Amino acid sequence: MTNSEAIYIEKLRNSGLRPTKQRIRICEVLFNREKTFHFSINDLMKIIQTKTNEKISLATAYNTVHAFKKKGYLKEINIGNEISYFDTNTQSHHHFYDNQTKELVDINSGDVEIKKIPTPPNGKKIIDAEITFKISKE
Amino acid sequence: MTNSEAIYIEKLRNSGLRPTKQRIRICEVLFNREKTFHFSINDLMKIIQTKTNEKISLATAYNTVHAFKKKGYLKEINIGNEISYFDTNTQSHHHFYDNQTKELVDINSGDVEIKKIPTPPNGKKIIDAEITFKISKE
DNA sequence: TAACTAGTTTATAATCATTCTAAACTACTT
DNA sequence: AAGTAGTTTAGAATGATTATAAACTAGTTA
Ligand SMILES: [Mn+2]
Ligand SMILES: [Mn+2]
Ligand SMILES: [Zn+2]
Ligand SMILES: [Zn+2]
Repeated sequence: MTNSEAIYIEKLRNSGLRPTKQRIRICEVLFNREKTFHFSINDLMKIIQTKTNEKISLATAYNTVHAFKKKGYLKEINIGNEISYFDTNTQSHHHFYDNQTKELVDINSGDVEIKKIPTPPNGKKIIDAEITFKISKE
Repeated sequence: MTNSEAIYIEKLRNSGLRPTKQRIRICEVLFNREKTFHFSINDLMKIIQTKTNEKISLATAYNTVHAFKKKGYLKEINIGNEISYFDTNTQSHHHFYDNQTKELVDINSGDVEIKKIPTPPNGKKIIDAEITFKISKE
């Protein structure tokens, strides 16, 4: 067992899931990366089918990803169109979003600062603030 | 013909649509307001069925709203879930979003300021920046 | 080992928002 | 009146997501 496989197994157990080969394959795609990974369920399915020759079912992909989201290992992002993206960067952070390519890119927290913060409606409090910078070809 | 009806007709004509009674009914719901209106297509359908007793077809609602969006009389907003919202405030602006009630509230431009703006990826330029402040019950 | 149990995978069906289609309808022009 | 272009509508199609239920797997107990 590789070192990272042990980490995957821990993530799965923490998420209330048994470490099966399908789920570990999903972990390999999602978490064996240096940089933030933004993906749709469809992206995930295609990568798995390309890398390994086996297929996993759509239901397993959805269930596993949602379990990770619930546990906080993934974040769901809804921007600019009708499908959900998931994000391996689970901290509150800002994005560049290219409407043409539908690509999301993380922005380093230090690179942005919100100066004035508005007063929320009565009886409400602000729990998060995220900026989307729409970008396009120069 | 009322004064605002003349404005609706102009908006429709500008959007390349003939002013029919169904479309004018849609305009009455959308544009006869002081404050910004955020709505889903389903909201629009329900309001029309409640106010007038007649029904208009889903297709007409979608088509008309999309024509207004294309012309710039409405803005489409995708936040936090699987359905589209439309916004009668077509300027670039920030929102409060209550995840429990699914409600959007506009933020006055003067109440927010972004201090540091990040450098976009190579060959790309920033065309818009919008902040979503997630809020919840205090 | 055999039986038992809880959890898992999968194909497929169901759901729901959105878009498409084609037929009936309307308004405007000749 | 006939012709035409545009419109409305019900219902079908699409596509992402969720639910279902039967077959499969792994871990536990006898
Ligand atoms: Mn989801
Ligand atoms: Mn749309
Ligand atoms: Zn991100
Ligand atoms: Zn708004």
